Amino acid sequence: MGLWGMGRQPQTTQVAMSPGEDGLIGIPFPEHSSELLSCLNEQRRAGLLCDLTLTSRGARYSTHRSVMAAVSLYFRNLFGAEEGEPGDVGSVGSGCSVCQLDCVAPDALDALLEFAYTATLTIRSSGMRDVLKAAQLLGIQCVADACRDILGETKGEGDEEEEEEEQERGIVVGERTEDIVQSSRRKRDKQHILKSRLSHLQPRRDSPSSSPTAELPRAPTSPGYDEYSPPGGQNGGGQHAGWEPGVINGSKHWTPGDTPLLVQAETGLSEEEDKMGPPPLPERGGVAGGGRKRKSQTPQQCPVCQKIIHGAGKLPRHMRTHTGEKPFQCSACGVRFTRNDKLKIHMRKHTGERPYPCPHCPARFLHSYDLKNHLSLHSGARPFECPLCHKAFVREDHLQRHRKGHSCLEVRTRRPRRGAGSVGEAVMASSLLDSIPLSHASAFSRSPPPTLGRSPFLPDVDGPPIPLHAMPLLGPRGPPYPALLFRGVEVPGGPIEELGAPNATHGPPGPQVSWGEEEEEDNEEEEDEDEEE
DNA sequence: CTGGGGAGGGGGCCC
DNA sequence: GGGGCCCCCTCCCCA
Repeated sequence: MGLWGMGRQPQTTQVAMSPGEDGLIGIPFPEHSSELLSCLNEQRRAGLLCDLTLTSRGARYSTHRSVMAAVSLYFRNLFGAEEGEPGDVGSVGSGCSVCQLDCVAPDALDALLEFAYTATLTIRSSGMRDVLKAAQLLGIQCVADACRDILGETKGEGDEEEEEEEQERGIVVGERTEDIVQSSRRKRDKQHILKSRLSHLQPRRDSPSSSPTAELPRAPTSPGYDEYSPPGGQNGGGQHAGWEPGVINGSKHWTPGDTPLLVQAETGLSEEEDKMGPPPLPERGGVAGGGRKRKSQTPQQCPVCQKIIHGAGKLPRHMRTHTGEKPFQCSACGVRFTRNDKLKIHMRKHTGERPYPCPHCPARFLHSYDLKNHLSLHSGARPFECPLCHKAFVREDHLQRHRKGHSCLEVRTRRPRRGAGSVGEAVMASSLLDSIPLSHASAFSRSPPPTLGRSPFLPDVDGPPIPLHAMPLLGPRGPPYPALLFRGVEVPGGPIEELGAPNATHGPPGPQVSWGEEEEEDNEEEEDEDEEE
């Protein structure tokens, strides 16, 4: 949704126009998200629409709850719990709340606020540790990670996977940032990624009620702070704070000494890191073996869901799944799509084009996959068999639905045929894995399935008073939350210390697929032996 | 409960 | 490297 009064000139070259003459067109505004952040920062500095005041040892900072909730797990959980109980405290959306954060150094808090609104962390190396501590307390993991990188600190036990993640995620620090400067194109992408992350992390809510506050008290900043601020002031002239070349160039001469550092927020992979290590294993086991040949394209990691996206140019496409941006609109019915090829397929509905005819009957299909499924009907092949009740299905997803639907409990009376060379044998390998009963799955200690596919944030079902459901979804880290004194918004359900419960430290799924296949194979082998006996 | 269509999303290939 | 095109998988919905 672009704001006409806010966005710049739309990228008319990327306008997706459908064949229709008078149809609606979707005009993307790539700069919208960055300008939105810039505008928010201007509002913060002017004290406009600020509905949250942070205090630290006498210093006061006006800010926006939605922005803080977008960048900080602490505030997200805090406000999430708060809004989950309407009628709780009258502060909800009704005025300016005050959060006292005396355990966070004022300089660090100021730096984190700047980061929240500019995507750039400007700190002195001497204050690095304070910022690290503050970022940990407030659950701003990317900042904490970057600080750890700079400080050369290693994490605690069992964090190896996290460090690997960091390497893949490519937090750009120090000289490595110059790689970004060299490529304005990549920079735009990274900018888009970060803004997308913000727009993703921030639930779609109505704007907070207007609550003008007094002039924003300038935080006590370290000497040299302004010197390294973007020229012309933050966001001056509608520029994109934190990503302008001037900002980057201002940090060219970084040294480990007591000079301010500019730490770019989470970005994509740097080119150097692109070369680090082999690309991650495919999610499904069937591909690596004998399916399509995997081209060694540069994998990129989504800064939002941490998913590895294979293929050059695929990350922007993936990011639209988080931002909800649908630039491609059907001229006939107005339905919007995130991808041009999906719109193209959709248009077949209106044109009547069904490019996949069945050679055996008059049936024609919109998708090649539908034809493939349809051909199974003619052949009579039902390659997808329930391992428990042995009911066979034409389609794999129907088998999955069968397994999920009524939790097939029928006794296994017949062993599935092995090596029958049925249609989709290779697919069966993966479907067998998916068909492992829950009891087996638990016995195998399979990692929990990725839950970031469609809804990044799980609904608050039956959790503790302060929702921690989103924590494992936001990465394997669960920052400890101290007893931060918060006035104006009362956290229902008890003290905030409960936030510190590290209830989730899920690692990446790992080689679960091959594991499961081996288990299944082993079971089959055992059964073979039993049968022979 | 099942078959089928549509849509969303990821990956490979190619330009 | 970005983007188009295609294939594939998965999920949702409907009859």
